[in-house]
Amino acid sequence: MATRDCELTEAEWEIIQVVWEHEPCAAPTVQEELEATKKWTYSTVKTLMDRMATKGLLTTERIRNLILYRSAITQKQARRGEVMKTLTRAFGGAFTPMMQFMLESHALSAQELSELEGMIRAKRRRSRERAGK
Amino acid sequence: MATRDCELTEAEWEIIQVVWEHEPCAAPTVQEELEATKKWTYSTVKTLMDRMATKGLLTTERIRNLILYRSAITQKQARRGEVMKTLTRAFGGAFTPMMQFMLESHALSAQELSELEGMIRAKRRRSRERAGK
DNA sequence: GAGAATACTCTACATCTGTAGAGACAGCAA
DNA sequence: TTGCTGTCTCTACAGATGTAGAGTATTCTC
Repeated sequence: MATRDCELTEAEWEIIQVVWEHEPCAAPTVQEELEATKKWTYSTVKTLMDRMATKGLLTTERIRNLILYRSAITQKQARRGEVMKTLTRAFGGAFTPMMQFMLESHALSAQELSELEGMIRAKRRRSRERAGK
Repeated sequence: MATRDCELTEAEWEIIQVVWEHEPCAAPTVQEELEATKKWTYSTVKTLMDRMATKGLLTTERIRNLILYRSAITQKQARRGEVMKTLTRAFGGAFTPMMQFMLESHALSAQELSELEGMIRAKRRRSRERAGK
């Protein structure tokens, strides 16, 4: 998969989040959904969504007078883009230092720590399997 | 410490990186330092730095015809801001899921995995000490 | 079929970001 | 003192981003 490195702006994140959840959906739906948090008018939401479509972040399908939007990138891709950006900018691309920084700068419960250890063990197991089969 | 949540743009990261390394330093120094990677003219660098000073990211001290810049935020603060942004935007603020995502989406050597485990153990030890003394 | 409601299109505008030229000022060498 | 050289100041501009009003087209309802 050609993990096209996508960068979303703040507003775009808000919107695509809703789209992922309601896909396929129309602009008014998204606007209503966001009304509580952001105070965006219909116009604002629509403009943002159309720009996102132009950028290839959303796809559109017109049905009579209604335009249905779908996400053109997965949550995984978007998250990856975001993480990569931080990794690159703030840690010069060094993965372990970033992990370390995160561990050090967050208070974690004993349970969370165990969870993390579990993940690492799982990861190790998986890569052993892959290598040694 | 009032960890003011700072957000740097791409260009600002480039610049502050150099400032951290050469602090205190003048704009021409920064420009020369970046010449190889970015092809920015003196004007560009100076403008960026002055904007950063206005925003409170850098401080300035004038000595005759020379202006010395210093960082007004630490690398730690900047990194924290960056990580927080990703955490908030892309993971709704959920720490463990972000860690998990990072672990899963990166190939790590056995050694790196061990390092991570080491960090977690250290972290646990530290929090136990703090709690149980 | 006319009015109300819904959804869309077009245009606009302020601010931020990246980028830089032109000209002014200061300090040193000849 | 006259330039050269280094540094600064001021101004500008295009594109991205956030925000939205005004007007138009479509559809529903009576």
